[in-house]
Amino acid sequence: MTQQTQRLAEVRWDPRALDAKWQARWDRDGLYRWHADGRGEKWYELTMYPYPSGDLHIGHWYAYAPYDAHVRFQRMSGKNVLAPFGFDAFGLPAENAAIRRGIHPHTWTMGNIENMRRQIRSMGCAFTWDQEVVCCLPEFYRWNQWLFLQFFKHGLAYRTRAPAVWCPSCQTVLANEQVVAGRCERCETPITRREMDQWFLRTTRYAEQLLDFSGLVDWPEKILLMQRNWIGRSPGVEVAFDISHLGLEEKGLRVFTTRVDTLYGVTFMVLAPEHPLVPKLTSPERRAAVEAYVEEARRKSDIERLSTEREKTGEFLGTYCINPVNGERVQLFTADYAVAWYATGAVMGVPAHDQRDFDFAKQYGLPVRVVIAPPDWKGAPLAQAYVAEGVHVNSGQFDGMPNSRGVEAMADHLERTGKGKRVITYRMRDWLISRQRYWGTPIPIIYCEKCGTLPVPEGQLPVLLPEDVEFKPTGDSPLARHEGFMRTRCPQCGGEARRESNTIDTFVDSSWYFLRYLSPHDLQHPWDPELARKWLPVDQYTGGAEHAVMHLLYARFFIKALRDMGLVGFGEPFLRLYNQGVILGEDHEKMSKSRGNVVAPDDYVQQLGADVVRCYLMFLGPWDRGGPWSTAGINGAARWLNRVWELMARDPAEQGRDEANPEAERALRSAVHRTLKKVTGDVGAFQFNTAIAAMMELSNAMQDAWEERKAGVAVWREAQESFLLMLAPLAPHLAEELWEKTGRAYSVHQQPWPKWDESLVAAQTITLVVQVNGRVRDRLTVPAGITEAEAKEQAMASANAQKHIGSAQVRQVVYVPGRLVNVVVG
RNA sequence: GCCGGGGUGGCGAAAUGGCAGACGCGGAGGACUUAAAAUCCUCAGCCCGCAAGGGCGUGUGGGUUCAAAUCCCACCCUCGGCACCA
Repeated sequence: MTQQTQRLAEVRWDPRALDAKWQARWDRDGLYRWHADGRGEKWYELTMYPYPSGDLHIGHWYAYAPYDAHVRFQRMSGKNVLAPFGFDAFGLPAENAAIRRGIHPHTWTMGNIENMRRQIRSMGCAFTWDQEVVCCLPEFYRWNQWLFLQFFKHGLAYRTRAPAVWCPSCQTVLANEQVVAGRCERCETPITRREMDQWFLRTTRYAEQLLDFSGLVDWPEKILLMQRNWIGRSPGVEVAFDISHLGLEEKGLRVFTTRVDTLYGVTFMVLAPEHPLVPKLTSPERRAAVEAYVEEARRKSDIERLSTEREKTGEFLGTYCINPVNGERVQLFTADYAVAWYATGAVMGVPAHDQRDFDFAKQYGLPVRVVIAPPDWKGAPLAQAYVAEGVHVNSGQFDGMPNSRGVEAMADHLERTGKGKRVITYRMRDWLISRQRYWGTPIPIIYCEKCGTLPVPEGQLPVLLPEDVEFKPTGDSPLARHEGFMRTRCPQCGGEARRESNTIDTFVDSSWYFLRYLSPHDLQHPWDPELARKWLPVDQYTGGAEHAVMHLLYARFFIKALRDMGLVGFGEPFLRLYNQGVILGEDHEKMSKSRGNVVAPDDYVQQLGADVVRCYLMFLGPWDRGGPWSTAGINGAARWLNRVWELMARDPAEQGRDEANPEAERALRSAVHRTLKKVTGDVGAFQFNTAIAAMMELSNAMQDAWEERKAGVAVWREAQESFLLMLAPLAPHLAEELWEKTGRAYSVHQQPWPKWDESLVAAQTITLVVQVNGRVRDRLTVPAGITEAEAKEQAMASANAQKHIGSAQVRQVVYVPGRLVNVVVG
């Protein structure tokens, strides 16, 4: 309920007229058009394209305004910049709108794009609009299909039946990455599982390469860590437990363990309820109980199943397997604490050395056998699993060995005897890309009864989305009910065939959209190979950290795969990454409609102009941390720009004196050059808040200098000019207007970024701090070039320092050049 | 539970071994005004003091150092990620 309690300040210019004037002019003059062969080092600076939800949120402003300032700064710094923009235009909300309100997804999406394009233009961003990409247009998605076929050809796209993650609300399967804490990432509905035929991309083949971040120039450590955790590399040993006595086709039950050293401690075996061997290994007398258990597990949501608080449950299968190291019979159980999708889906139960197994063993009265002795262990039963280091006991030939060596020794032994092998297991799964929805790229596959699964011939692309479709949510793709779409001819035998009815996950679009920006309307190639050679990879990428293991991981996978297919010449899509933080509501809470704390940027832009909103967002705190919106805060930005407006428009001749005061002039120039240095470093490093603070200090200093009337016209001009150049990336409209008003040649945005003079950066006098025993007792103004001896002498002579030194013995005098003298007494 | 970021005035924050609180918001007082708004000036971490000055102060407790918001150890809170991963 944080209604706008604060009144908005008034700005001294007409914000709507000023914004419109310059936006039209820049547009007309093609100021931000991309010249692929233009002068200057190429610089591809990309911001994550938005989903066209219909309205520009303050979060979009927070993502794009600082990004734009950085882009403009790079341009002024002499780089040849590509800064494209587009729309992630396929996806569920469009289809949901169609279901709810009967608007066609295409109509809804394109209308939203038009509106958002207008809103984004109102920010005054220097995007290269000519390169715009809209994913839902056939000119884009035909290449999605083409790329899918390349993956298919290279064995990187495949179809299989698997218990896929299902969102009952979105009525589609999801990728593992789209599940957050057992819920759909998009609508927070608890997910279930469904056995379905699905298309996958073989991301796991690249697991090892995706863990190699050496090709990146500058990514946040946090994102690397999240990707590392997601991939979840785990080296261990796969061991086969003999089941040949059961007379099945399968002779062994494979388990994966990272603790092969505990192999002698196995007292039971657990199979996930969905494990394919569960039915085969169940004895007739146990069948009813086991089937009931499996059925119950199937019904439970992942949230219920994965709760670690739950008591362990399971069912005895009535059969046994044989431990390969000691020949013991081991009881087989199914229990839902084993998950089917990880490793082999079966776990060896070592209750003495794994807490989960311990809990299960307690529950079912299974034996606990210690094989790694805790220090000073006398054979007493354990109260909980012992997971630390120790020495092997009850482990045959390995007794007496420290278990750290036992891990290697047993792995060697198993490999020698052919009963096991070292393997690396990954947590990451292959990427499930088929969706049972309409508003996406149709998967270009044809099913022929005679010829099987066939790719649509490239010459027949694109497979267009039919327009006349019924959008009822049924759990299957609306395309499946469109006979005109489904019915086709087999490209091989010419007989009747059916099309694939699923569409492609929109994260495929974003895995390569940055390549399409180079030549968005090219009908011959997905991207222009010449331009790609020159312009890729992306030099700087900015966007939210929420895409750490989805978009960013998929895109890295995609590019590595394209590289291996010979389609691109680089292996990492984004060299540098910067994640902006999240803008919160005025109440410091996450913005949401239900909290009523959502800030609508349009209102502020209308009243205060784009530049005020931009500057405030950059000033409110470090960009990567985000922070709460403040109406009072934005008034501060408006007031500052008001002062700037008035100060910069002044005619230096009005106050400039004929005989200027050299010291005052030097002080003003020094302030200007110090600010140039600071702002150059800060804006380059995305530290906009401190850059603006430094500019506020400079404008304050200039105001003081004006009142003192000691600086000459030339110095004053230099100060004004430098200020406006620094202001240009931050407040582009205002800077341009003032640049014009002060008689300078259009455009401020085409000026070179100003350089500072290092000799002017250094101050002439410094404040020397005098400490006694680390406490500040005096401050002296001394020449910057003061010698150590002089500094110490003056410090000792300070009356207040003397008072604290008194008659005590001076033990040490620490001198920090240019900063302080610390007299240590006592 | 594990991993990572963060904790500094009334608020957003700055300072990454050397003057804590730059810059801004909010606040108080003053100028201008018939008045208000806007604008400008002054004050402003807390405590004692008329002042000069002094004491205390960067989540908590300890440590290293001439000197710690900053480095080290332990803990608390908070935000994010992962979580029965064998």
